[in-house]
Amino acid sequence: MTATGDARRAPVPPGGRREDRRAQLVEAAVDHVAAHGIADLSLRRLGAATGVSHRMLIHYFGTKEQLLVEIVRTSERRRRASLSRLRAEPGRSPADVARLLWRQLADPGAAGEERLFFEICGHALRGRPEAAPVLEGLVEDWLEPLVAAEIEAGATPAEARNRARVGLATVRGLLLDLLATGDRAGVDAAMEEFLRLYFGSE
Amino acid sequence: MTATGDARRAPVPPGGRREDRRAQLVEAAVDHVAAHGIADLSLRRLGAATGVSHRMLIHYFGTKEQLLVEIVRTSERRRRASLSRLRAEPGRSPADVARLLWRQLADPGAAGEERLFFEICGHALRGRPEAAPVLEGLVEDWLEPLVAAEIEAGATPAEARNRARVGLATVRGLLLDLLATGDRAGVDAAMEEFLRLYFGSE
DNA sequence: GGCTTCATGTACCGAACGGTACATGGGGGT
DNA sequence: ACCCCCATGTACCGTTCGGTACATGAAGCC
Repeated sequence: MTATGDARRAPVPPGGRREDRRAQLVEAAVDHVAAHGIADLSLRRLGAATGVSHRMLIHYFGTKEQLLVEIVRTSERRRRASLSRLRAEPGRSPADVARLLWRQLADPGAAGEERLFFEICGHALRGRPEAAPVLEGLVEDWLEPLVAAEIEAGATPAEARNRARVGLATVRGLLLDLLATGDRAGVDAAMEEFLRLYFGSE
Repeated sequence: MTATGDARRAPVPPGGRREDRRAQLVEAAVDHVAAHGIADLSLRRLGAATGVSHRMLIHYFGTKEQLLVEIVRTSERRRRASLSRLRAEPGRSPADVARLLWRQLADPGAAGEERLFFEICGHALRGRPEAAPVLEGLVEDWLEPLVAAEIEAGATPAEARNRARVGLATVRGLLLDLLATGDRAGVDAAMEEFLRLYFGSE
């Protein structure tokens, strides 16, 4: 049976094309926003860029605000997916986890999404409700794999939490440095210096 | 002689009230933006908040874009002023400089300006020209006092630069953590942990 | 005292926006 | 074959925006 076979009485085919189309539109919207920013997004421009009329965006998302919610949520989901790559193998040393974290955040191909992350942070810090979910998991969610690696390496829970928080903060600060200056070599050198400080392997 | 006595032929009294009024308006604008954000600033709302008509903002700044330039510049100038407090005394240890840097950035009274900083960063990373000046000095300017303290403490120039870059990044990352979570105690603990790592005073 | 200059306000303009009303056309169910 | 549902488009509405035209009144200069 096809996915469209059993939709009859519900105004919205439950597992049908509508949700697919919605998901497809929001994916396109996240791409567009990662490339062009979220600050001055307009339904008309987004529609023109993705090949639909702005009317359809209203049709699928009800309101611009709800579309923004979906965009932020989807962008977050993408980040979670890359986060899950960090916590996969439990045998990793903290240094490995930190290097992995850095490598994936500093990847030039992800620069658009990282810029979007900082941009959404800026909006969230202003209390914009659609961006608020980013603040929730901003620290806790990313702390988890780092804390796990620290504890596995022998740290006490309190130590592990503080060390993980420092590591996350440093990686984020260096990421901002990288995005602002573009000085990949300089920032990489600083990251190596941090790893020496952090793990003591002089 | 008063400041208004000698303005005759120039369309703008050179040292006269016009520049004073301009400066006064831009200061009020920065305050307003630090409190309410820069993303959806409108001349009308800003005018209403500062007691002038939006017409006057155009009169003094020509265009909204130029007003934004002035706002960013003035906000930067305020940050420079607080930066200069860091590099005043040359006898400071790197730990002292780092603690001072942290204390002044994490001060709750400065939260509005710090939020504005991240917000402007987000715009600057998108290439908005009025925010671009922030990116210029984002790293270099703040590195200087840290590097100086490191060299004074005996580091080689290369070491000093890397260590300073790490310190600045960590402070910024923890600041974002603090603004997002509001967990002052937790972030302070992480900062102390970082200072232990950084300066080795176990 | 008359003239100019300038700060300031009111009223307006065109553009872009988010959102709505309505038309239309195609695909699936009976 | 008919019908209905729904995706999609076009045209429009009211609002807000940045920016402009013009009026007005006060202050300084001859």
